[in-house]
Amino acid sequence: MTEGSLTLDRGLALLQAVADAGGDAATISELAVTIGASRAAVYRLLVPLSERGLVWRDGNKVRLGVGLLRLAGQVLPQLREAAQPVLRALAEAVGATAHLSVAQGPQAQAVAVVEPSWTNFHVAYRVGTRHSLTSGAAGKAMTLRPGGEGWVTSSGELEAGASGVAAPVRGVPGLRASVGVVSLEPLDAATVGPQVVAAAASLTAVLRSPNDS
Amino acid sequence: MTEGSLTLDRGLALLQAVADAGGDAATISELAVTIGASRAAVYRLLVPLSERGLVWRDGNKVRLGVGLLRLAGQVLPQLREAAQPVLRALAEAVGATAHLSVAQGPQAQAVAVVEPSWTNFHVAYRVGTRHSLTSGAAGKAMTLRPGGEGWVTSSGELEAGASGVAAPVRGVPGLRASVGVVSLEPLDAATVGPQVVAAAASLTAVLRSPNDS
DNA sequence: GAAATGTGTCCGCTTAACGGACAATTTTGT
DNA sequence: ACAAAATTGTCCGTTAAGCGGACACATTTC
Repeated sequence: MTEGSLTLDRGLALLQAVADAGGDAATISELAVTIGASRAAVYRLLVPLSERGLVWRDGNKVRLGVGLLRLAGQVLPQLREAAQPVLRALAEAVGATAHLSVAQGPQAQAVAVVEPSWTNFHVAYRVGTRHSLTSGAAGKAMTLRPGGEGWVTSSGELEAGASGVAAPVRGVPGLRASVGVVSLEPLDAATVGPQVVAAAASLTAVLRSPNDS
Repeated sequence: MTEGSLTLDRGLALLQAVADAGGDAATISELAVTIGASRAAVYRLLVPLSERGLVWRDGNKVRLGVGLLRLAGQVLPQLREAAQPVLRALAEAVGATAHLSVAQGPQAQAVAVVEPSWTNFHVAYRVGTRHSLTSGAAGKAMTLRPGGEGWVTSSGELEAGASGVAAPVRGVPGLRASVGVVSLEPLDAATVGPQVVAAAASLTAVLRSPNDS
C-alpha cells in the first residue's frame, strides 16, 4: 500500500481529538499536544475543518460542528445500498423478508429491507421503522455478548403472528447492527439461523476496511 | 485570516464528494474530476479517510463509512454543553423550563434542557425525548417558513396542562432546531415570544462559524 | 507586578504532496 | 476472438505546501 497523505491524517486526528474531548471541549494548545503537532499546525488545520462546519470555535474551546450531522445523514442510505445484494440472497434463500437494522441509542432502526420474489405471502417491513432494543429479534441480536449464541429468535413480539431470526453484525467498530428475517410462519431456527449468521458475517467482511489486520 | 491547509481541504472536499454521490456511489476517477485533482491525489487522500473509517471501498465504488456515525454521536453532547448558558438565561428570565431541540427525520428530539431555579413548580422535561414535528411548539417551530412568524405556541398538545412557546434556530446550514420554554401555566406569548426568539438568535450567532460573511 | 498560560501570525527550511507517465486489468465494440 | 478504449493502481522527479520556532499581545494566577 502506498503511503497516504500525512497532512490529511493529521487533520483527521485533530477532528478525532476534538470528538474525544467530549463535553468539556479542548483548547487549541491542548489539541496541539494531543495530536503531537505545533500550535501553528493546528491553526492551519482548523481552517478547512471550520469552513466545512465540522468544527467551530466556542470562545477558546473547539467543538464538533453540525456539518458532521449532514455527512452522517448520508451514511445509512449508502449502507443500505451496499447491503442490498447480501439481503437479496438471504431473502431468496430463506423465502422471507430480510432486513438490516442499526442501533441508535436505545432503539433499533430498520435501514434496509428486501422482500423475497417467489413467495405467495411475505411480511412487508417498512424501512425506517424503530422499536426498542429489548423486543424483537433484530433488537435483541444487537445486545448479544460476544462468544455467546450466534443468533436469536422471536415470535409475536413486535407484531402478532410474525416470527423473526436475527444475528449481530460484529467486528465493525462504532456500529451496532444486526441482520435477520421475518416471516408469517414459524421459522426453522436450526436451518435459518446459520444462514442469517453467514449473511451477517459477509456484511462484516465488506464493512471492515480491507487494510485492517 | 491565515491561509488554511490545502491538502486537508482537498481531503474534506473528497469526503463531501463521496457524500454528495448519494446512493449510487462514485468511482475514484469520478471523484478526481469532482474535486479537481489528479487520480493519484485521490488515492493518497483515501488512505487516511479509509483508515479512520470515514470511507470504505465497495468494489470500485467509494462509500461513506460508519466512523462518521461515531463522530456524529459526539456532536449533540457538545452542542448541549454549548447551549447551556443561553438556556440558563432564558429559563431564569421566563421562569419556565427552557429547551433546545433538533430535528432528526420526521421527529424532534430534546437535546438540552435547563430548569429555572427560583420557581415553586416547573415542568421537568427529559433530555432525549422525541415527538413528532407536527405537534408541540418545539417541533412546529422547525417547520416555520422563513419570513413568517417568529415563534409558535402550543397548549396541551404533548401533555395535558402544559403550554409551550418556541422559535426556530435559523441560518445554520445542516441544522433544523428550535429553542423554547414549557410551563404549567399559560404563557404570555407577547412577552415570552420575543425572549425565545432572542435566545434562538444568540444560539445562531455562536453556531454559525465566525468567518462566514 | 511578575510569572504563567493562551492566542494569533510571520517566515525560512525541509519535507511531503503533486501529477504526468507506465504497466496491468477490465470493458467495449466489430 | 482479437483489438481498441477505458480504468485501476503505482512510481518518481519537481515544486510548492506544510512545518515549527519565534515574536507580540491578551488574559489569568499567585
